[in-house]
Amino acid sequence: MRADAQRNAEKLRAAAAELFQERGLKVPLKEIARRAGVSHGTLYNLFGTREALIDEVVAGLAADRLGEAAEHALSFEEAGEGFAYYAERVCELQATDPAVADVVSGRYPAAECLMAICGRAQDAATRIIERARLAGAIRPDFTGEDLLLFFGTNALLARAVADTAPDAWRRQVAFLLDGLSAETSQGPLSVAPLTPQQMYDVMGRLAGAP
Amino acid sequence: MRADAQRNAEKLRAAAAELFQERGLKVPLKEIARRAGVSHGTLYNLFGTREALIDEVVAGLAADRLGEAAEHALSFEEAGEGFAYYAERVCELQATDPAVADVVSGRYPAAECLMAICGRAQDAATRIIERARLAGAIRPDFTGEDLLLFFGTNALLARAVADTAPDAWRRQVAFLLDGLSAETSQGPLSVAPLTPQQMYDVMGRLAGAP
DNA sequence: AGCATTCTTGACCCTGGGGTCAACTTACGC
DNA sequence: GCGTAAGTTGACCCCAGGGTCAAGAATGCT
Repeated sequence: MRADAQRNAEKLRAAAAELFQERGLKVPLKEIARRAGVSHGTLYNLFGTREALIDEVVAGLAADRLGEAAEHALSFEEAGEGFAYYAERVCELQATDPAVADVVSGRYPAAECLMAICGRAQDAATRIIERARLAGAIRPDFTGEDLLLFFGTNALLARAVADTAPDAWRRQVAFLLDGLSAETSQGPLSVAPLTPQQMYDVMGRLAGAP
Repeated sequence: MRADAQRNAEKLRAAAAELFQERGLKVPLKEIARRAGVSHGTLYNLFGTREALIDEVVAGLAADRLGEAAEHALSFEEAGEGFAYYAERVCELQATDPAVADVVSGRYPAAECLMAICGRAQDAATRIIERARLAGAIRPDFTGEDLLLFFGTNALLARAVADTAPDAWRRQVAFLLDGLSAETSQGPLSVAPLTPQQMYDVMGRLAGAP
């Protein structure tokens, strides 16, 4: 790769990181190129697709943020507190960084690193929930799928309130967390959790896929 | 108004009602005209704006559905049951009828009838919540704004799952309702509910306004 | 039945996003 | 320092949706 191409790729990565974090993973690619001071043809030439760019720019960031949250959650003595920390922290990440919000609640099958990270995050979440369940801290029928769906709606809510009342999402989180304490269940749930394939479909549509 | 124009307006209203209920209030106007068997120019000529068409076609329907739900909710002996019925019923309406979903969680300032209906629905919801609160059936810090925000996210969730697992939203509703029972509150909420102006902003953005 | 008025039509414009490629420019090895 | 391979550019294409309007068609009054 020639030196100028290298430089342009770097400029594009920087611009993409900025814009993804400001406005989410759906910003127009032409706008990224504009901010990088480069023709959009160059962007297509160097990265080919949006997902390739996302994979290079966002994967590391997401891995850090989500990994840290999970690790910290598992370090709590009280499993219930760890779970509450994790749920609220992920929601907070979604609220403060649209890129993370889209990673958590989106669908990027061609972004390999990102997919790996999502898998790991999903596993961590399951462990955190399981631990809280075993400790009797949350109702036993709450699953990882339920949490992921909640994150999906939280991403949209957090973005909707961002300019108006940036903490408004916290109330919804509080209602969920307070309500999950084990004793509240009033009869069995009438619906089963979704299968992985269903989750994949649904998260795509939540994020606005065709 | 000439007889043919009258007929066309009727065909357009019928087509709009169908498409709004199938796909929500954002269907392309050209598609409505196509289904009505009429040029899209005619639609613009007869109705002018999307909101005018919505106001004529959807307002009555929404009033019926929401009014009935509220009325029935208030007829329960147990205020808490009435509240639970209302919340779940509105979510169900949203899940089964995208038009209602968009009415509840959207923003149509130029649609006068619709605005009036939304106001009345809002009032009814407040009464239902207040009644449940006075009966000690739900945590006292839950407000009408919280319920409306929940409806807003439910609209998106219900639409996302519609083709895959059409009842998946019920789990989230169950977590909320089970969790609102008065005893669960673990300390005061850290955030105040939104003001009407803020709600207006936020609902617009949730529904995907500019 | 004739004709003014009212309606309808569809071609047209605009916006904004994704994506391609021939022609130009630049870097770098020799 | 020069030729060639590598890289860049921006005009161009696509699509979908909103919206307008001159020309032509239909209605209904007299």
